[in-house]
Amino acid sequence: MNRLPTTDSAPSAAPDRLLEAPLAAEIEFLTARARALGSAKANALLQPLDLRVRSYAVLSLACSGAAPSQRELAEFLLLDPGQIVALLDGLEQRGLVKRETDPQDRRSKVIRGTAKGRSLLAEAAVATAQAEEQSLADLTSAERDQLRELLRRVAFQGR
Amino acid sequence: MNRLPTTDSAPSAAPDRLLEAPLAAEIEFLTARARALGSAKANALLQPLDLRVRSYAVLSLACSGAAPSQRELAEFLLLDPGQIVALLDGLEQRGLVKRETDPQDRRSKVIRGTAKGRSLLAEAAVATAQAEEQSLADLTSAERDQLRELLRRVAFQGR
DNA sequence: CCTTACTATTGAAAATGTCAATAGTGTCTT
DNA sequence: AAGACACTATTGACATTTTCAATAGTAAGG
Repeated sequence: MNRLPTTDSAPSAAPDRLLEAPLAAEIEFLTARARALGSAKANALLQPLDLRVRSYAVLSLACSGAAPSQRELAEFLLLDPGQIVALLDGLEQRGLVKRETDPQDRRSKVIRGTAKGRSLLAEAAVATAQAEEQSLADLTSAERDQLRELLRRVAFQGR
Repeated sequence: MNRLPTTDSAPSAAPDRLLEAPLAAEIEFLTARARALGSAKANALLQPLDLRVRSYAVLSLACSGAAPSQRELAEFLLLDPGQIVALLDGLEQRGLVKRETDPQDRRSKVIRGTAKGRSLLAEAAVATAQAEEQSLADLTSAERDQLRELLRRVAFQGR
């Protein structure tokens, strides 16, 4: 397993060389990479439940008691309203959420999780917690809180 | 602008209600949202240069002096090798990078930025710095360093 | 009533992500 | 040296995600 270069000084340790590149110091890039790793892991753990991070997020909000409208879901998740329609079509067909026309504003529909939806969400929450645990394995509890707070201020700038 | 409810207690302040939902405390979700906002902003500022965050990242690594192979690019950016091919096809056609067969391993190709590529990268770096500045406007310099370091440890777990 | 704005919905197009197969090259074993 | 096996870039197919424009129904204001 000897990897020491015999002749010159250049380290051949392959991939870590790029960690010195300026890109590796850009928060935008690090965020994208962290997210790619995280959602890949979460998707893998959610697969047995036939959910993805997307549908999990919608289900979670639907079951939160906040009873959001579709427009609110779109805004909060930064998704196109049309994507919300598609996601809800899937969840509603499986009996996990229901759409109710808002009596206050008949244009709007209020989304609520069903009992079945809440039941599945409980399982899904375990899966995502596991995924988060794996993704953040190197961070202490205090560091996770720090990270959460910093990200919250970036993700919800102005609120 | 009076929004006070006349009859009951429920606050109608529309979108912030969802901030109380459990999902809003999940680091995975916050990361995804921060990244969506950030790359949207970056893409907008890169558009005049005919770049996107994707091609910018490749160009940046190509011009870093690290002379990465395509496999290394794929691994570092968490992209499929095929996506790297497509990105490089575009950049190479514009004369921004060049592929050189690695004499040490003729399977592999080493990617380097051209003078033109470095010149465009200089402009692009300004754009992305602006985007980052806007995205992180609420954070102090010390907080940005904290965030960068925490994200680095999540994004490069084990290194 | 009429204009204007908003909500959910649909459909199309672009970008991104995932996967399998292949030709050329390196490496290791025998 | 030959053959088996692994790795690199490339291609093509396909699913998912993203972005955008158009529409029907509803609300709100003059």
